[in-house]
Amino acid sequence: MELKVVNDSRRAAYARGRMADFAARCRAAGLPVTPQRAAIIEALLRATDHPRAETICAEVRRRHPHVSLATVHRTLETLCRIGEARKVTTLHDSARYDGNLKPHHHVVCVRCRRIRDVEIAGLDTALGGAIRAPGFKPLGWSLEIQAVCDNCANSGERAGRSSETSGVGKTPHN
Amino acid sequence: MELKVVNDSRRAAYARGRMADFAARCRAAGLPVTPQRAAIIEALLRATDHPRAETICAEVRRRHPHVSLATVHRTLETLCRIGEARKVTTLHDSARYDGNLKPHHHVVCVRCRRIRDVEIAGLDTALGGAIRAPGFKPLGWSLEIQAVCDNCANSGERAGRSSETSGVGKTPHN
DNA sequence: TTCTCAGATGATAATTATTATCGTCCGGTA
DNA sequence: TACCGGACGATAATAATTATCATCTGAGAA
Repeated sequence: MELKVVNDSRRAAYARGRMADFAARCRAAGLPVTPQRAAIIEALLRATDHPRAETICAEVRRRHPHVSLATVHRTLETLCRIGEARKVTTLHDSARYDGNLKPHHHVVCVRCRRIRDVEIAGLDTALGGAIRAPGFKPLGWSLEIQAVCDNCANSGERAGRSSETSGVGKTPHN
Repeated sequence: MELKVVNDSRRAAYARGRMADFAARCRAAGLPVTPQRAAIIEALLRATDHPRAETICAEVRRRHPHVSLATVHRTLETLCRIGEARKVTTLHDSARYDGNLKPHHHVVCVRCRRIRDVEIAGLDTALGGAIRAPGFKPLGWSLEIQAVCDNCANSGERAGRSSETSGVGKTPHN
């Protein structure tokens, strides 16, 4: 297993490609293409540091000074919903605590947010040998598995939270 | 690689063991043992679902109705600081967004919170084959590597945020 | 091009989680 | 038993996010 920090020049080419058909992908999702949306995805694609809503808002305001922070929050969620962006971390809206000190990982139900501990034999050993990130001194890691629990799968009801789909894709990701 | 959901009976035994020397571990850390602290760690160890501060507070209040929610927050952070508990997720206090849709993972600096994308060749393939959590239908996963970036390592200054140590251990964890 | 309307936006209020403040209380040692 | 530093409870303050609502606009239809 080999770890590689993603480099910036390839990112820029990727960003150009994404911008090229952003409007088409918006319309395909049934959403009007507004200048705000274009500016926000552009700022997000230009950034290399996984910015917060407020950072993006500041960036966008350099060209569109009237844009509201609420719009940036809304738009970022929208972009996540249609698969144009991802939210890093936080399926949870509040901190969760764990008394289990043994090395383990977590399965989180994306609907009810229930969390269960899991042990994955071999993973920590494999990662421990593999993780040497240039520019970083690794301290530890955590794997979160996003899933739907049987309870939620059976009761066909959907969660009220919009973030069910916003942090998670159908394919392994993040 | 084999995934195993941690079972409850073993957890109960583990919890009893932890409670047995909690007072000693507190004093070893230089902290007085208060009834609140004991009640809070007990509630945390009894819970199987990685509760939030408010949930623990409600549980604790069944026996100690006077306990303040602020105390629960403070105490949970304290427990994390001395290594008696862990915070699940959230090295971040606000949502971070990512425009990169290609499968990848993240390295996060525990001091400055900077995030970089990393690709770990082989990991997703290995996990994709391994993850079959009973009771859950997996959708995806995310690996977060906690680290100190070179910038922060050089400038010896410590982060103001208390959570540098609260979510991360010296050994691979979570 | 103009009309029309669902949905987007901006301004602002409200909500939620968490942390800070401060006066009082108490665990643990002398 | 007295003392002291830290912990506690009550409450205010802060920070991030979401809701509300009146207005505006993108984009398809006429």
